[in-house]
Amino acid sequence: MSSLFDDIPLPGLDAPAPAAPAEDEPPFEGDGPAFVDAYEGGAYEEEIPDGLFQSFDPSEPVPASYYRNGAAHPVIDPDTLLDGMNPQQREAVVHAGSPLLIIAGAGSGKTRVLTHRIAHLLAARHVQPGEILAITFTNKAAGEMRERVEALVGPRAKAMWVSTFHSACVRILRRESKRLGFTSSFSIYDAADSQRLMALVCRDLDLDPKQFPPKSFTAKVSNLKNELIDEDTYAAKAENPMERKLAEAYALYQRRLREANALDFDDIIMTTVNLLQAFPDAAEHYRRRFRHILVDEYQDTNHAQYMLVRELTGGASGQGPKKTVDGEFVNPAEAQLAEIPPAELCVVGDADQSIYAFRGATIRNILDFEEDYPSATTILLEQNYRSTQTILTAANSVIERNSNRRKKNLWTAGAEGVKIVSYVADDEHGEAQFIADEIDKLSDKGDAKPGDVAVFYRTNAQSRVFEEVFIRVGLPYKVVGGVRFYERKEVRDVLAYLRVLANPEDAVPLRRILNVPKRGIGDRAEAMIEALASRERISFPQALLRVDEAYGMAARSANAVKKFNDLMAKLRGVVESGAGPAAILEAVLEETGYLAELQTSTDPQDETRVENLQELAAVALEFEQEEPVEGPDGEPVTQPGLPGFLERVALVADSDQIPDEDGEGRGVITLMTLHTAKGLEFPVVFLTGMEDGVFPHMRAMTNAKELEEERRLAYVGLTRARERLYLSRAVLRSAWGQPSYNPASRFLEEIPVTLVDERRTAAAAGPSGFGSRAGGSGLGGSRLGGSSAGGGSGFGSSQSGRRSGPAAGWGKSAGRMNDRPMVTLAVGDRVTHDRFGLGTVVSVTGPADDAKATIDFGAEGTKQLLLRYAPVEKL
DNA sequence: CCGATAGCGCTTTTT
DNA sequence: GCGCTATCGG
Repeated sequence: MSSLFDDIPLPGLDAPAPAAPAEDEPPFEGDGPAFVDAYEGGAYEEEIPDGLFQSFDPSEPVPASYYRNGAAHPVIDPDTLLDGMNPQQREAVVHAGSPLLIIAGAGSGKTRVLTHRIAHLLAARHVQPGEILAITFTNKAAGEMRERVEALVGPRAKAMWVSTFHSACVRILRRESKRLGFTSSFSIYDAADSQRLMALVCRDLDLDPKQFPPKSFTAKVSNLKNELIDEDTYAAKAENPMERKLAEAYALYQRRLREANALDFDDIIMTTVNLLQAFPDAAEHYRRRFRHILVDEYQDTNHAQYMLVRELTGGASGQGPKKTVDGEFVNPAEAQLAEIPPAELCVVGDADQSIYAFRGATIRNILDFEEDYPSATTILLEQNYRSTQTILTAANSVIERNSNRRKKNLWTAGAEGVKIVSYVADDEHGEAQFIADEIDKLSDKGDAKPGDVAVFYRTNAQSRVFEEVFIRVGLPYKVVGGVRFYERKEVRDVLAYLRVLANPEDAVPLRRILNVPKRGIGDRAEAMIEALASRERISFPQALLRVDEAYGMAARSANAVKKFNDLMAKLRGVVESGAGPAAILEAVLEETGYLAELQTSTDPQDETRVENLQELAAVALEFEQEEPVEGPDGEPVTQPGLPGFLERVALVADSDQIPDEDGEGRGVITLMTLHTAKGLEFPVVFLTGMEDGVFPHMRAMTNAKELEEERRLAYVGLTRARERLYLSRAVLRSAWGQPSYNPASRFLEEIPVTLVDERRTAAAAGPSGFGSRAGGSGLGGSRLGGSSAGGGSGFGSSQSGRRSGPAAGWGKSAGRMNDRPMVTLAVGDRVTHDRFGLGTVVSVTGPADDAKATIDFGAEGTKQLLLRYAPVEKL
């Protein structure tokens, strides 16, 4: 495929398309799995739709000889599953009898190991597919895994649960909903819904939004749920006023959810754990069923997910149910549980790639696995099948700076590869321009096509410049992430209608659509309904139906509400007539006038809105026409109809996909954040904005833990590159409308200079040699100040750099010639101020001789200081 | 009630 | 520099 590799033979590089599933793996060597005639899975003989086998991932070719007489059930020789694997991978595939931790470095063939392990369980250990539960974090990962397992073992794979944490739990909860006090058609609130509900709750509690911001309450409640702390437990230990208010809000929030027959994302996990703990017979059911549990990306699990895995597995060995001192079971029903041996657990992860601590993921889960499961075996996968040794060495030396880390050394049997290219631009436009030029060059030389290239950045806001420049020079690109399809206003509006139809008691979407499109039901009318609801102790949706009793409501408003009620009744009629999701959606678009409003609008944006709604309608139709898939026990994997559609939509909140390699096409450049990049790989990677304050992000720099997470993010970014890696930064960058000078990212210094080809250094960039950092032995452009050879971008009337000693901070920044020497500060520097005392520099902005610094003086507060005058001294 | 405008604040975000 | 929210005037 990529001509990039013509002179650098690496194993595994003829693997899939650039944006293909992350862990690329060595191709099958030998003839692929052969078949033996010992297939025993007769229980799963089902008819196979025509063409089923044509849709498999081409990266794992399934030779025609795979099937006996073209029959649908491949039977695998266990040994051939191990072909082409290294010793550690083999061990991971065949290991049996105790909990297994696979530490899989980036690009070490993790997915291959997982899928082959599953196939091996079936082929060699007589495990039934229905006994397998494989959990991932994303639908995409689940889909890929299922597909690849199916390619290995055939349709038997359908009986396995291969799903995300959330869909697995929803499936359990639907089945058990009755004993938990809600109906099986419960709604699922996404982050935006939760936020909305919390805002309502805070308003009801008369909380001052300045003092008790609903946003932070939402986040805190989410954290509590991730820690499995329910509202009562929290209320019992709330101490200060803030905590007590939070406890109140949490309780009311939960009450409202329950009234709305809804669960939020975090509830889905927490409630499942509660279920398994509270109902031993439910736990027994799942423990008997799932004898093999595999968890991907274990480093990203939070406490609730950790406990879920533990409950499903049956705990670590020796961790039985509670007993009294006499050895009697506290709960007799639990006696049954004790008889079930724990399931075999296999978790895969890489602590160095844990980048979601901010969402509650705790690296502890993977670090302490061996203590949690004392009989555990650990296997380390260090051989990399993705990148050149140069790239791996760079990644290794960066991640090594993290403390408390299990040592790991990625290596490849492949080539050294070309050097990493570094580039220092004057500003962010220059950076984007360089990247565009470089892609052009690679393209002309035939070294890479746009589809091979990815541009990574720390924050979404950084994508704009690249878009501007790429549009100007005519490079095809696609931005991944940002505002997602299901987060778009029009999509959410229309889905809100569907949700109300599916669950009339769900107040959050109901209030959303009450006046959308505009129909004369304003805040005042809404408040009246709310008052009625609390007066009569009924829910908001019920109050709405009794508008006539709303005291003091203007006749006009009341009429509007009645018309709305009629509208909803009519739509409900459509639902009751047995129409499918697509037809219901169409009725909503028509009857509400939503579509008409968009179509008659002159706003050009509304055109794309209409397209998005058409897209949504297409999704609904597709869902409707899907064949129902049934699990082995006859329960449907997805429920049909409107509730099923809504569940799908709630749990698959990402339809923006990474661009596919479209046949012979040259593909498009992929732009995305570093977080989104996790799990992907590209022949050519540009890591941009390599500046302290940008990456690592300003907010993460003062905290050692967060800084380590940023470093892991850097590690993730570096290891996405197969062949060519570029690191770029801008001396001057405008953020939030304000220009600011940023020093080189500390991560740059952590890469050995010998690996780097410095295409343009700080000395050549910007006004007079900005950017070398203290101790800059790395590639941070450690040349001396020097004249602005590259022609600085012409501000600051560029004096030559008067560097203040070896630790130059953000380079020169002496004020005008005659001014007293101005202190040069870098983010993170410690300073003293004549009046405020000790402080830490949070940020530095503004043009060279007019620079402002934000300094955190602790108890004295955070001050903005004009450095020209400020009586500060660097320590 | 609705549209316009001022003001604030602002990483990352698998579900 | 932008997008969401709160507030005001019509």
